[in-house]
Amino acid sequence: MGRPREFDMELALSNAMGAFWDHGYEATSVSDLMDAMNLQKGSIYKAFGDKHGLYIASLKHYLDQAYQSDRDALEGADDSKEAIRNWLLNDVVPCCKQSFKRGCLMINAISELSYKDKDVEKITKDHLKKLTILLKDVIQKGQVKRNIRNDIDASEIANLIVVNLIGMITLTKCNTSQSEHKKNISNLLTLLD
Amino acid sequence: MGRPREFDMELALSNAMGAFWDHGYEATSVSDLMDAMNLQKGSIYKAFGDKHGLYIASLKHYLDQAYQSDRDALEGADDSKEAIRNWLLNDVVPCCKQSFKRGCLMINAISELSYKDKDVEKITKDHLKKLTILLKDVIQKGQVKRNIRNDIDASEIANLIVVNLIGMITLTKCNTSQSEHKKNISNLLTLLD
DNA sequence: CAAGTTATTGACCATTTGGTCAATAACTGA
DNA sequence: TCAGTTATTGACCAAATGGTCAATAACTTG
Repeated sequence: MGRPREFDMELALSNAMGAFWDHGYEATSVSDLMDAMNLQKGSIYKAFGDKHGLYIASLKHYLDQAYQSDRDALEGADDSKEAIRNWLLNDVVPCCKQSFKRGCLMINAISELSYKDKDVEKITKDHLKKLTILLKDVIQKGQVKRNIRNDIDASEIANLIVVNLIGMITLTKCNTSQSEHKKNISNLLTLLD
Repeated sequence: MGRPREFDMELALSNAMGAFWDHGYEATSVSDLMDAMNLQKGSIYKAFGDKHGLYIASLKHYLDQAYQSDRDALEGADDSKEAIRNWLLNDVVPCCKQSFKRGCLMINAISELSYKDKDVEKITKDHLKKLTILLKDVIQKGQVKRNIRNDIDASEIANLIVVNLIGMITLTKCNTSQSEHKKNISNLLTLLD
């Protein structure tokens, strides 16, 4: 019923996500979004309400993809420590390689918005919780196999790893070297022996 | 010679710093700055050139203070590990307590600007380097006293700690609990035994 | 006091901001 | 074919943006 939407929702969202990822929330103007999404202003406002609504939709879109990829990397892993190592490397190394160091949209969202935007706070906290559980499960398996030290709770090791990941990806934005982060990851895992 | 400046430079800078700290670079308008600094637009532009110049000056102001406080906490410490613990706690806990979770101005600068602003990139990288050296020296002392494991280079442990600090303070912004971070710090230090 | 220099003030500016809306177009079901 | 519904377009808007500048004020030096 009614005139059908002409644009591809997923593509539009993906383009909006790219713009916010590159420049942050405040520094991305509605006209930047029109360019990125290849859409007229009215269409954007009709579909997403306002700039904030579009941001939230973009962030959710990002996190859906991220979670799937995290689960693929961590769930059902054979060698826990190697799974974590590869997962960390796959998250951090690409950030170093981008010519434009945009980092991670979720971490950018935390830094720029979560302290003053309840929606962003909730979304990012929820995602972090889910991610931590994913990690906790792999770590627990590693502990059972005596592959990871078990004098510290699995969920606390998971927290430590998340904190490290956030720190590394943040550092990525001031052009820190890939090799530095690789060293860091390997050291972190050594600490877990 | 010429008409003397009427306002206190340090106070003005401190007020500008507070505004940028609270809202970030983009989200702080020049009129916000006028309010915070209690200065007319013209005076600000005469003294600092433009908004960017003022931001850079504020960031430097912040880092000067930060470095002094870091040095006080770490240099000449007796018990390396306890010095690091207290230094971490003193950095992270206050961030949890603020009702307005503004985090750390330098980390905010890295996240919002360093990837597209060469000045900010240089300033933040330089500061991180200095901080890492400070840490490396304390760690080295701890290693000599067999207080800290020495199978990993002191400077790499220093990197790890910096990464952790950045991660924790970033997380602070989405309202993570103080106790979580305290646990995290204590776990991190356990890993260094 | 006069000349030179610098600081303060606030009016002013073009541009951009996020957002609205009436007109029109494209579809569905009766 | 007509009524109802929803999407697209782009002109339009008030408000805010970062920034400039001429007038004036406050100081120093000769």
